[in-house]
Amino acid sequence: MNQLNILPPEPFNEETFDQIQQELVQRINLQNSFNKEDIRLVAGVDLAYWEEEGRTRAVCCICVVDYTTHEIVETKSLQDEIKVPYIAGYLSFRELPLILDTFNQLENDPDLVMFDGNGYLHPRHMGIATHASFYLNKPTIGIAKSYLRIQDTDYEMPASESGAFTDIVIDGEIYGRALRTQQQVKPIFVSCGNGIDIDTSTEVTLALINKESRLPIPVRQADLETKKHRAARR
DNA sequence: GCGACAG
DNA sequence: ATCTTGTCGC
Repeated sequence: MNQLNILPPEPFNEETFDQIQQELVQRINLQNSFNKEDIRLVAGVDLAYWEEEGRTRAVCCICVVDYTTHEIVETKSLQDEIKVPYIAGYLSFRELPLILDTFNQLENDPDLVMFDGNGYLHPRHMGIATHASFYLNKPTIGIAKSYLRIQDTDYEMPASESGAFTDIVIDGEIYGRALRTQQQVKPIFVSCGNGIDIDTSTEVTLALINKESRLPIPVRQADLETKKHRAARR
């Protein structure tokens, strides 16, 4: 039902996708729409896929974590068939319908949402974290495990200590950061989703890191949950 | 034809 | 994202 609001009429192609995003990109807010002291619950979102009877299915898991104690407050999962193909640069159209339906199942109201993928660090500043924010009406952060090269711009490797980062600057603008969350472990790519600035995005991400992973706890937890559900699917 | 390509 | 063997490390 949410898909009717997020997806353009078929057939799906880059032109119709672009038309929707060009409207939203003008509304991006790269400043905090909240007070840092008020952050209590942070949600992490991830999906896992598989093939079933020639169809692509996926499960979306959202984990809500207490920002200060890191306790897992809630986990919700929902699965469905995925009909939108993956097109690099248009990930949000493929994953948002299921994400929005899953989000509506939450009993808690997170203050912030973290995504597995980019936000502002995107050729059109419309990575999934940014795009999703307009439907969730929540500040969002993009967390990508690999680098999406934009305009032939490579990133500078940050120093090997945890907390070290390098800005990814294109045309004098900070698109995102390569952030080292664990010493001697490859960096992750953090960017603003919407309603948050890059320094706060970095700060929140680092505050949710533990020894178990280079990914912040909400996203890591959602990733684990998603694979658990796929293994037990049916 | 070849390389790129978040998830 | 998923597939997939071995291998190194706690």
